[in-house]
Amino acid sequence: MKIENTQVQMRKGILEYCILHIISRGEVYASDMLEELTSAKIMVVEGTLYPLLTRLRKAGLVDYQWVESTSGPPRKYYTLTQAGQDFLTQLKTTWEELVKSTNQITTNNNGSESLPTPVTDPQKSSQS
Amino acid sequence: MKIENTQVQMRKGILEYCILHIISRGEVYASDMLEELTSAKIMVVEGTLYPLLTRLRKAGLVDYQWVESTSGPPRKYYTLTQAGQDFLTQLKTTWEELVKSTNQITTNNNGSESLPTPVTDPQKSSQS
DNA sequence: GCCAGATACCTTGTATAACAAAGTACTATA
DNA sequence: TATAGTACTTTGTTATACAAGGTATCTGGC
Repeated sequence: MKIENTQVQMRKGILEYCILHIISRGEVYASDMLEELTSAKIMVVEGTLYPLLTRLRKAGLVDYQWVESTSGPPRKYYTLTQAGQDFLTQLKTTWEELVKSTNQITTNNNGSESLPTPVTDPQKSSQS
Repeated sequence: MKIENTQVQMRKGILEYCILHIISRGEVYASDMLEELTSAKIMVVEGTLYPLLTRLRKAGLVDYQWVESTSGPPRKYYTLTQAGQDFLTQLKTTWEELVKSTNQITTNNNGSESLPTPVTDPQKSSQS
């Protein structure tokens, strides 16, 4: 079990949340998003981002318009739909609760209270 | 696109982290873990937990011993191996950085600084 | 006009993991 | 010896990240 797999898993759900948030702040195209995510140390590559944007659009959460560029091919500038804004609001709640739940688990260092842990079961001389 | 999918994605990587943490605090068996995760409002079901525990064991991160119960069939009590402790330490760092990165993205509300957003490209009268 | 390089977007195949649902095995009790 | 409860297991489905390779557009040098 490579730790990278788990790290990827951790990133997974967060990615969608972050991307919707970035789009919510103003029109951006894919390279803008990649740049912002990279500068926040969230690793993403094109092969992940483009299919994700396609999924979001098919789901009606984002929309885009082609805009010509002065330095290359045209770009897809994305915006959030109303459904996308609602979705983002829900995701915000989900994320915050998840952080809270995780903190609850990982800062709980007792465990002697409700955990019986009868390691060797001394009550019965368990011989066959 | 159902929001449940995204919520599941968010849970994914965190689950492994939480379970390793629970095991690190003392010997527990599957139902103990389910109970603790549920009380922290992290939804998990048997069909997720058992395969995950099997994966962790195959990877050498956890170990278990059968312990007889006075009220039913024997139970597998899990412990963390040294590799598991090291892994948990790394996951802690990964998780904390991810929370930080996500906060950086989702609390950044300007966007007018480094985002050009030339929505309609006024520089060229782009007529064919 | 033509070609090389850069930019931007897209597609295919593979691997991983959560989950639902159904199944197996062991124990106690009536 | 049934029945119910507890604990662990397995199979099939679906979703998604990612690597790698592909297509299309634009600019600038010749």
